[in-house]
Amino acid sequence: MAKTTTPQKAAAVRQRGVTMSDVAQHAGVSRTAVSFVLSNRENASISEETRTRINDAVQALGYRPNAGARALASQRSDWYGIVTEIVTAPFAVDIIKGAQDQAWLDHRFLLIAPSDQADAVGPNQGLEDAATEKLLEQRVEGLLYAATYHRGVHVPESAHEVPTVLINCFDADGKLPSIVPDERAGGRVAVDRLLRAGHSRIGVINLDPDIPAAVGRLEGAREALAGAGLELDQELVVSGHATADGGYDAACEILDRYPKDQRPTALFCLNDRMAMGAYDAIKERGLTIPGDIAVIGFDNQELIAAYLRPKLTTVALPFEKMGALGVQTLAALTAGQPITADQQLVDCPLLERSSV
Amino acid sequence: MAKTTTPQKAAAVRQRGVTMSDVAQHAGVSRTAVSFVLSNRENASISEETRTRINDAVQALGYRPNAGARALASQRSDWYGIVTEIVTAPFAVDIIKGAQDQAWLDHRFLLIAPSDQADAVGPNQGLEDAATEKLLEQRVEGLLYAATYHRGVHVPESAHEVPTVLINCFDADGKLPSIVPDERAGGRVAVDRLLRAGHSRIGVINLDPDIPAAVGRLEGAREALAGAGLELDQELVVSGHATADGGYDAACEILDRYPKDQRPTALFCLNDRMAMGAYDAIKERGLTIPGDIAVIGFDNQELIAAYLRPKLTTVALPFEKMGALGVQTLAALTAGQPITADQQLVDCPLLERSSV
DNA sequence: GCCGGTAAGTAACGCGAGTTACCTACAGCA
DNA sequence: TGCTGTAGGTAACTCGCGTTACTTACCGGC
Repeated sequence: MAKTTTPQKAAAVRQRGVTMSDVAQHAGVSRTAVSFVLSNRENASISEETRTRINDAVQALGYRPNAGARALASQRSDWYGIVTEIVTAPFAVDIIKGAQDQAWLDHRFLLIAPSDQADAVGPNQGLEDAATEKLLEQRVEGLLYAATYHRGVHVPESAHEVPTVLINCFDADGKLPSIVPDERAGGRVAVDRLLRAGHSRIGVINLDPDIPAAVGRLEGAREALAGAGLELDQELVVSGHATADGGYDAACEILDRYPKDQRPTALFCLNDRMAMGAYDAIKERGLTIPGDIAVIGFDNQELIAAYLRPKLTTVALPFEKMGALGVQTLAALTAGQPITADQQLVDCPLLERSSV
Repeated sequence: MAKTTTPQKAAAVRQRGVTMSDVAQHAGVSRTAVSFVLSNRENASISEETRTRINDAVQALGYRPNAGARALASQRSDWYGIVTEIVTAPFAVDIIKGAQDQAWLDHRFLLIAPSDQADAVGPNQGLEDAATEKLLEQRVEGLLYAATYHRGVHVPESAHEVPTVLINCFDADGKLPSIVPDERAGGRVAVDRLLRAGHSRIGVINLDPDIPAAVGRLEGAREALAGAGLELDQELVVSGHATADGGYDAACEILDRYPKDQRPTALFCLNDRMAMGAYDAIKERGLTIPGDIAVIGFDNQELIAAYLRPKLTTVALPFEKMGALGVQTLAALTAGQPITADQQLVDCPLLERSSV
């Protein structure tokens, strides 16, 4: 650390731009030799002595490779691009984290480009196109598209020029590979947990019934109940707006509808925000969680789930893992693996806290 | 849109890499002419006719400039780099959004590099150094450092090679310009709001008293009280862990300590998570918000503030604005403005909701 | 004493653009 | 007729680096 601040380096730094030629000159060798040493070429014959001389020169001058020039010469570019609305609506930020960490491990750089529109379907794809175009100008080797919530999307035409993977969304045209949460298994896990706790009369606070998350999770719930010889009582499924208020309203409806002995003893809330509202409805009625009513959520929105009192047991959306998997898939594709449109499902793990 | 999918383009797309030379050939001119037209050179004399011929060729071939080559030749790079722990701990994600939007407006690309350590002070700066180094390899024209919470940091040596601006943190060595929230004004605004609502006995749920946020906000509270001829009663200031549980404990302490008629009628919670806990404490005691006790928070963590019931009135940290301002400041610096170490304070606006 | 082989290294070309210096044709003018 | 100026362009160099083809020196074997 201290050594790197030698006078030579400081001087070099000041002049902005030490090149390989400078290093070569300093070491008294050709630029080619420097290139060979720095790229660790295997079948290059460079004596151990000149090798160290070159490395010393690199240190002394504070040489830093020029990524752009390297990309230009080698026709390859260490870069992946990700276009996403997540930065705008940071619900699924962990996708970016997972992708970036994985990219970092692979010595690749993730260029993050914003796509401002929540609804990518429709003609108004200006920004998304622009972002994709920008990334292609940087000559990214592959593209990722990430959405804040699980849905079908249309990607710009030009995305087909390089390997492309969709994360937390899928290609509405059915041509590109995608990584999505296994909503169905998640729903099963949630209801299984409630069943294991001895509940058999379970209320469900549903999302907009048409979105993939709702369809999958509910289907999973049905399967879990069937596994226990039970059936999903449609009367106990109440849809609401995907907010705390929506959850509150739905919970009130379920809780007030039945006499005490027929009231469900557990609520499966299809997202944590609705669970947050359900908490209020339950507490308002003088009921305790999980004593009188158990609650299980979905999504694992840390800020909510970990801070509610009691802390919310929930099923986590595997954002980080999906991000990492996206990059891995992309790496396989850029390495030459044929592009297929298959969808990888990622498990949604149960997070036990205190509400069941 | 439809027109861009002409057969020519499709063919060109397939072969991956239309260059200026291709365009020149297609238009029957020299590559230089193409370059002149594309860069809109003012004192280049190109007839209107060839100009359109060239533009047509660009369209027909689907030419896309190579950003790397351009950067190499022009010795300038449209890129800024931001190194941040925000991706890891997405509290202040809006900083990235603000910075990215602003960069986009300026036709610049923001390279986001992760810095994994929450505590940048200390010797263990491996990742941060690596991130900075990576960004400099990309030949970014300027660097931004963004922290999740307001504090002093040490940036790597090499950051001094290009213009650098700190966002939501400041240079512990006092050499770099920074953009931070005006905590003091924020504290003043919060307490002013309570005073305006008629409260004079105000409890304060404090953070770790040593961090800049706590110091500033508390100082602001003091000033607001002084403005009303009141003094801050140190007894009413209780510090706690910066979580919902911490807020709960602190609120309990304040609420239970006094007989009903001496109890504070309002709580100023120095962050929203603690306010969330305070809500529970208040409700548990059968008190209403804001009827019996008004609550005001700080930070405006949407997920909490907007979903608590009643919705939390709070003072917002201007993350997005700080991000944008950071990029603007950087633009000024790279344009040649001299680098000074001054700190720009950004206002923290009051967000009225329903808890006061 | 000559040949072949390897170790150690270098010259030179190309990647895709920006940029400078130059060149040509023609018009206008004395 | 000859000179100059300008509009309209082009050849050639450069950026920093990867890569291929080639050179040189030396060693061992027959």
